[in-house]
Amino acid sequence: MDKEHILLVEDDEVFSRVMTHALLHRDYEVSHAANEDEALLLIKSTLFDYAILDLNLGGHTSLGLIAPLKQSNPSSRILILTGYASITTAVEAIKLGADNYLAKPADADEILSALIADTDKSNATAHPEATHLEPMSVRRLEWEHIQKVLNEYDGNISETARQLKMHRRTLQRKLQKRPVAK
Amino acid sequence: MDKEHILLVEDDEVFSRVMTHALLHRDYEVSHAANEDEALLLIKSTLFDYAILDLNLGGHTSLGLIAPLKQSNPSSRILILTGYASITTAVEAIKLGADNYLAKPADADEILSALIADTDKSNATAHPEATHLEPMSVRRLEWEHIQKVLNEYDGNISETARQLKMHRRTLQRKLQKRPVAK
DNA sequence: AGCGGTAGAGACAATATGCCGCAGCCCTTG
DNA sequence: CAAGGGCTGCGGCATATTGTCTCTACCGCT
Repeated sequence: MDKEHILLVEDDEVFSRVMTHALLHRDYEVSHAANEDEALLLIKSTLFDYAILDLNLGGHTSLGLIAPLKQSNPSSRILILTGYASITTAVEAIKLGADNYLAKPADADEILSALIADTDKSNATAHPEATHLEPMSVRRLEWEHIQKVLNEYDGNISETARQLKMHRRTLQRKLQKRPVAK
Repeated sequence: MDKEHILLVEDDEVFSRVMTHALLHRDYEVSHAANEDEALLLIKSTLFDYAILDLNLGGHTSLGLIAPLKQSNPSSRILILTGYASITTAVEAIKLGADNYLAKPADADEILSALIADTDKSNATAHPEATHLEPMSVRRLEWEHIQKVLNEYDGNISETARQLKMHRRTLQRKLQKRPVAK
């Protein structure tokens, strides 16, 4: 049978490259778009089984892509991914038809399982346990997130600490420690 | 015309009393239930226009009430209210058919407007609102992640602690605290 | 009844964090 | 040039959070 086709809409260079490789490696076919217009073109020409949308693309959100995707293929599954997660946007995304919503940082396995998993617990029958992966530890998650934000602010520790709402001294101390193994 | 009828499902004595009064004062008819069974009885005998459900009722969640409510009156609007808000539970609630999701503390006006608010999708497209661009604090991220994993393991605290590689006692203590505002 | 898993909570030591202050460095600006 | 103003690294100390261990209790199963 054909490979399943995933649409990845993400404006972060590094992340989209890594993610694309991870998906290809898992034997999916991947199309990538860096903005809404590119995405719309792809949606017109191709039928996608899945879509991974970064919520904020430069100026606006990717929520406008949900309708076209569902229209093109009503059985496609859509995952909204964002580094700026909030309950409000999550609620909005789901109402608009997204199938799941995930906060970054998340690794490829998490993303994939959020995309594919049947999150509807009401019919929680015998689940094929094959997809049971272990979640990131809180330490690891914290480390990843700190690195990401730090990078976003060009290594400025003071600014990063403010954004993270933690004390600069605390961030400084955390950074002196080693990255967490797992 | 008749007063609109609201079902309030809430196990906190004080809060439900205050809320009931606030709603009555705004000229709604209010029925109150402190647990799932009471609520189901009321749903069988009455048609509700609105429902305000506290997510955590003692041991269980109130999500099981969504289906009966919608069945009884498909055009009713359902608001999920919780003191332990997280993206995971919000996504789940909306998928199950809730119309909105709100974190406590919230005053009567907030609750009411979340309940009756017109979630018109047309304004979602033009919606600039992308100004909410600050990364999550590490605390908030941690809370969200914990909720997600906990949900994945059906609320099993011991197992979640193991997966998260944190001490069960620590997780236990974290869960007793309130989620971080932002 | 006994076993194994889970949950809640007390107690106390080991760590981590918040919050001070200080000094050194680069900028920009008057 | 001197005076801010922001950033960094770090010492010290009070307070908060964890890790650990221990007990009790509540299932569900055999």
